[in-house]
Amino acid sequence: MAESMKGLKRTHRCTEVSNKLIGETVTVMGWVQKRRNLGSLIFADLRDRSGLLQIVFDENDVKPEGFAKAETLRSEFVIAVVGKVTKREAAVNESLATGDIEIRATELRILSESLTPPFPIEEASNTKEEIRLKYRYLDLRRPDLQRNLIMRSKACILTRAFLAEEGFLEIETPVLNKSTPEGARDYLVPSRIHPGNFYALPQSPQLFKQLLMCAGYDRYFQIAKCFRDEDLRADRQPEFTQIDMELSFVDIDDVIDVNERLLQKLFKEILDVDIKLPIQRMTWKEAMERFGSDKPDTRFGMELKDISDIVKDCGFGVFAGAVENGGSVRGINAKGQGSMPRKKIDALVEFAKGYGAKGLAYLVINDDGTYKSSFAKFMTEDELEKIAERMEGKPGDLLLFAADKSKLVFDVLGGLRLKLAEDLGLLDKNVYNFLWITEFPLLEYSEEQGRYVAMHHPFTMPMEEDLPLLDTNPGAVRAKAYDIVLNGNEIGGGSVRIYQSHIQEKMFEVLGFTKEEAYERFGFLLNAFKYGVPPHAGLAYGLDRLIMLMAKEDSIREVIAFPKIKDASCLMTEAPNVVDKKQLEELCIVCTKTEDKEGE
RNA sequence: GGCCCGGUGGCUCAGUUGGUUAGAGCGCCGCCCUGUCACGGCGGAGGUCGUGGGUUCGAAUCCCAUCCGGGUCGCCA
Repeated sequence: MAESMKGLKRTHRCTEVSNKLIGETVTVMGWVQKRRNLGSLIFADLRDRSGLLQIVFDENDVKPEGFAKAETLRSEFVIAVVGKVTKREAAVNESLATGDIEIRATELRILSESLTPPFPIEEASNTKEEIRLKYRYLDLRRPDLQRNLIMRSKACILTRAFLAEEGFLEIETPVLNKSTPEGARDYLVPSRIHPGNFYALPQSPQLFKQLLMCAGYDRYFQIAKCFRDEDLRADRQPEFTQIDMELSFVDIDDVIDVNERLLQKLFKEILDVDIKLPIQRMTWKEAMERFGSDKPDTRFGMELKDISDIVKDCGFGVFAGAVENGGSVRGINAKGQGSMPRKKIDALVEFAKGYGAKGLAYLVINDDGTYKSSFAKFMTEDELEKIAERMEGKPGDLLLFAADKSKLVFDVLGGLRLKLAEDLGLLDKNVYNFLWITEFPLLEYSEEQGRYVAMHHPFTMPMEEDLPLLDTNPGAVRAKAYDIVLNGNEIGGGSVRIYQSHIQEKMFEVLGFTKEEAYERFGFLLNAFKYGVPPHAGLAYGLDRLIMLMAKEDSIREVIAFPKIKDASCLMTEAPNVVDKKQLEELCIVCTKTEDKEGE
C-alpha cells in the first residue's frame, strides 16, 4: 500500500549526502535500485537522478514494523527514508560516489510500489531499443539517458546565457505556418475554421527570423522545434530542435566569430574540452575533392586523389570512358590493408554499388612491390607506377578507385572512406574535430524537376564576385553559405541572406519562379524587404546532433526524451493514430486510404 | 520504394548435417542467512521459438509470404 509522505521533506538528493554529513539525520527519497536481504539486516541501494546511496535497515534502528516493510521492498519501489548518515563499518565501495557512507534508516515509508520492470534499469543497457522505447519512462530512469538529458539541459542553459550576454534576444516564432513546398516535405495541420486549408509546421524559423531582422531586433535566437516529414535516420528525427540565430549588419566572419566562441564555451563548460580558435575553414570544393563529402571527418586521412589525368588514355575502358564522359577517376589508399581477403574487398564493391557505382576497382601493392589488381592487365607498367605514386602507395597498401560522374565518385569514395575508418576503428569519439565548410554552390541542378534548385534556400546570398555568373553559368555560382561540421557530422549551417530586391528577383528567375509565384509563396517577406531591410546573416545548429556527439552516442534518439522510431511513429504512445470520424467531419477531411494497424 | 542485419521464457543469449522432453546466465517467486554492494545457500515457476503457409515420418533449424525493430541508399531547400 502506498503511504503518504506527509510530514516528511526531502533534505538531499542521494549523492548530495556526503561524508561531511556523518552523524546528521537526513531524509532521502527515490527508487529502490537493488535490495540485498541478509536475514536480519537489509541493504537497499536508493537511486535518484543524482546517483546511488546505500540504506541499511537494522531492526534496532528502524523498529520491527519498519523492518517488516523493508523486507517487502523490490526494485523500483519509491520510498522515503529518514536516517542517520554513518561511515560504513565494512569495506568502502569505490565505484560509488557515496561509497564510504550509508544511511541507517530510522523510518521507512513505501510511497509507491512497482511491478517488476520488463528490463533492468541499469547503465549500458543491452536491452533491445524496441522494448526500451515502448517503456521509455523506465528507460529514461537509466543513468545514461539521465546524463544525456542533463547535458542537453545544461547546453541549452549555457547557450541562452552566452547569447544573451552577446546581445541576442530570445523570440518565439509561430508553429502554425503557411506551407511553402520548397525543400523538405511539410507536416500539415488542417484548419477547422478554413475548410480545405492547412497550416504547415515549420521546417525552420527561417523566414520569421529574417522578418525579425527587418523589424530591427538586431540579434535574435531561439531554441526551436522544427519538423520535416522525411524518412528517418540515426541522426534524423521528424521533429528536432535547432539553436537558431540571426544577426543584422554582419557578414560571414561576424557570424563565425560569435559561433566559434559559443562552441568553445559549450565544450569547455560541459566536457572540459578546449577548442582552439579559429576553427579551420575549408571550401566546399576542397572538401569534396579531398574527402568526397561536404561534411568531412578529419579525424583520419585516407584522402581522395584524382588520377583522371593518368588514366584518361589508358587501356581500361571503365577509367578512360569515365574521363571522356566528363567524369573522373579517383581513389583512396587504405594504408596497410593490402592483405584484405578477397571476400572483404568484394563486400566493399557491394557497398560502393549501394551508392549507384557500377563497380570499384582495386590495386594491391604486394610486399615485393608487384601488383595485384582488377585492372592491371589493361594498363602499362608506367601507368601503374604513376597511379601508385599519386596515391602515395607503399607495399602492403590497398588502393580503391571509382570512375564515374564526379558527384558519384565523391559519394562512393566519401562513403567508403568512412566505412573503412569505422571498420578499422579509426574514429575516436574523444577527439573533436571542428571544421567550417564555406563557398557552397548556390544552386544544384535537379534532374527530377528539370531546373536549378537552391542548395541552401532561395534567400542565400551569392558571392559578389560570382554574381555575373547567374546569367551565364548558374551552376558555378558560389554562395555565402557555411556549415559547421564536427567529426563528419553537419551540426549547423547558415548563410548571409539576400537583402537587395534585384538580386532576390534574379534568384527567383534562375530558380524558374515567375514574379507572381514568388509573391504567392514569399510575398510577405519580399514586401517586408521593401521597407528597409538591414544586411543580415544567421546560422542554426541541430541541437540533437550536437548533444549526440558531446554525449558520444551513435543516435540522436539517445539524447531526445521521447523519440520516434524509423517509421516516424512512437512505440510508447502509438502516435500517429486514426482519429474519430467526428473530428474528421469537423475538418471536412475524407481519408481515401487508412492503414490497418494491429489492435484497431 | 531498394538493399543489408536481427526477432528463441521478463531481459540477454546458445541451440550441431532437420531427430528424444528447446537449454544457460540474469531476473522473478518461496524458505534460510547480521556487513552486503555481481551478497550467499536450497528449492520452484516460467517458452504460441514474431506470425501464416509449405516441404518432410519429423522444423527453432529448410522454402515462401508477412509483421515487428535497427542500419543504409533514395529522400532530407
